[in-house]
Amino acid sequence: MNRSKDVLSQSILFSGLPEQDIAALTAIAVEKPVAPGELIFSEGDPGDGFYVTLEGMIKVYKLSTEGKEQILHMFGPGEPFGEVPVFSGKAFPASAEGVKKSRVLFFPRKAFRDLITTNPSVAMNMLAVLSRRLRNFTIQVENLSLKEVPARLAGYFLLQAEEQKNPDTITLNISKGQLASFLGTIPETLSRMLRKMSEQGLVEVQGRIIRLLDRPGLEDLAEFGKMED
Amino acid sequence: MNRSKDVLSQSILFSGLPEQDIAALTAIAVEKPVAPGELIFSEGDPGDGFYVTLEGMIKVYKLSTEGKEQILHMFGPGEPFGEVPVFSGKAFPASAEGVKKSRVLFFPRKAFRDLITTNPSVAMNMLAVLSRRLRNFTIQVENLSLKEVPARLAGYFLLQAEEQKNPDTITLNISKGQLASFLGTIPETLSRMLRKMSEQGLVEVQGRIIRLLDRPGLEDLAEFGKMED
DNA sequence: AACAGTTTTTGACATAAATCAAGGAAACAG
DNA sequence: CTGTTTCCTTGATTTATGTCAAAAACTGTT
Repeated sequence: MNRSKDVLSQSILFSGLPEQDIAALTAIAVEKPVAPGELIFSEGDPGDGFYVTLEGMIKVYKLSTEGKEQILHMFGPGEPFGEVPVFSGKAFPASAEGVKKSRVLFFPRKAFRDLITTNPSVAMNMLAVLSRRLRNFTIQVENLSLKEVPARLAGYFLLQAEEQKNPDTITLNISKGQLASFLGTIPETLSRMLRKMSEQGLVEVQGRIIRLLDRPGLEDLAEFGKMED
Repeated sequence: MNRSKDVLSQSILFSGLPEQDIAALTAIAVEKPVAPGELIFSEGDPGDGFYVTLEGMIKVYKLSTEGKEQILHMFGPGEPFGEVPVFSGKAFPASAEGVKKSRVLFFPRKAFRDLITTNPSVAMNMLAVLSRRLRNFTIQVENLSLKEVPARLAGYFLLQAEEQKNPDTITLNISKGQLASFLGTIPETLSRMLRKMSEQGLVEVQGRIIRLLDRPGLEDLAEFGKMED
C-alpha cells in the first residue's frame, strides 16, 4: 500500500522525473504519520530537511506573543513545505502542524541538494514552487495591508470556488476558526462578516457549505471591499 | 567605466561564478537607466525576464483600488528582482519603480533559464535568493497581522541599526512617507508614532537621522508592541 | 440519549489606526 | 536667495476590528 511513489510522481516538485529517480528519492525519504494538532517543526528549529505532504493537511503558521495565530499556508497531498532552511541556511521562519490526520515524507537536506545539482529539472521545479509561493505571499500581504476583512473573505470564496471547480457552492475544508486565522482575523469577526454577507444576499451559509448567491456582488466586494450595512 | 561586472560578481546571485561566465552574462544583459519615480514594470505585465539593480534603489509595491501603496521590497545594488515570472510562468504579481536615480540590468528569460540548467551553482544561488525572500515575507506577514505599528517601527529601526552596523544611530535611506508605506501604514500615523517614541525617550529624531536612545526599550516594544501613553 | 468537549455565534464595549482638513518645514528650481 | 512644490506634522473625528463575556450549536463518545 505504498502510495508515496504515486503522490510524488504526481507532485509539482517531482513530476517528469523518471521512475528510477522517484524510487531513489523514496529510498532516502522517511515517512511519518502526523496526528491532528501534532507539531512537525517549530519556528527557530534548525531545519535539516524538508517535507512533502502525502495525505491530510498541514498548516504553517506564526504565533504572536499574545497567542494569536496567523496561518501562512495550508498544504495538501503532493505539496512540499519547509524548504526555506534547505536553501537559505537559516532556521525555520514559522511552525508547522497537522490540521487533520496526515502523513508526510521527510527529505534530508544533503541528499536533496545533491539531487538538485545533478538534476536540473528538479532544480527548475523547485524554483517554480518557490516562485509560486512568493506570488501567494504578495497576495497575502496585499490582503492584509490593503483590504478589509469582507474583501478578503469574498476573495477567499471566489478562489475556493475555482479550486473546487464549482462556481456556486463551496465546502470549507477547514474550520471557521482556522479560516479566520488564515484571513488574519478572529472567529468573532469572521462570524459577524458571514452574517452580514448572508443578510445582503451575497451568500447562504449552512455549516461548512457556502452557497455563492451573487457572484458579481462578491467580485465587487473582493475588489473594492465596501459593504453597505 | 563598466562596473556592471563588478556589481554582478559581488552579487548574491552570481558570486562564485568564473570570470568568463560573468562576461557571457553581461553580454546577454541589457543595461537601463531608471529615473526617480519611473516605472520598470507593472503588476500584470507578462515578464519575459528579470532585473538586477546596479545602482540606486528600486521599490516593488502594490496599490489598493483607493490608491494606498504597500511596499513589498526595496532593492539596492547587486540585488535581483522580478524573477517570479521567469519560473512561475505567470505575470508580475506587483509593480516596480525607481526611488532614486538608478541603473538596472535586464536578463531575458530564456538565456537565464539556459544558464541555470547548465550551471547548478547559479541554480542554487537563485534558490537561496528566493528562500531568503520567502523568509522576509513571513516576517512581513507576521508584522502586518500580529504586530501594531509601533512594534513594526521599532523592529525596523533595530534591523536598520544592524544593517548599517551602527548600534545607536541610523539614517533613513528612504523618505518617511515611503517608510510608512513599507510598514503598511500612512504618513500621519508614522509621524504620530515617532513623536510618541521621542516623548518616551526611546529615540531622538532629526530629519532622517534617528538616534536609538533606549535599545532594551525598543527591543521590548518590537516584541510586545505595547507603549504606555 | 446524554455527556463533555469544542466550535460558533451574539452582544456590549474598547481601541488602534484611518480619514479629513489644514498648517508648517524642508527641498528644489529658476 | 525666493518662490514653488513636495514632504511632514498636528488636531478632530470616524471606523473597522479586536476584546471580554456568555450563550448556543455542533461533535463525537461512553
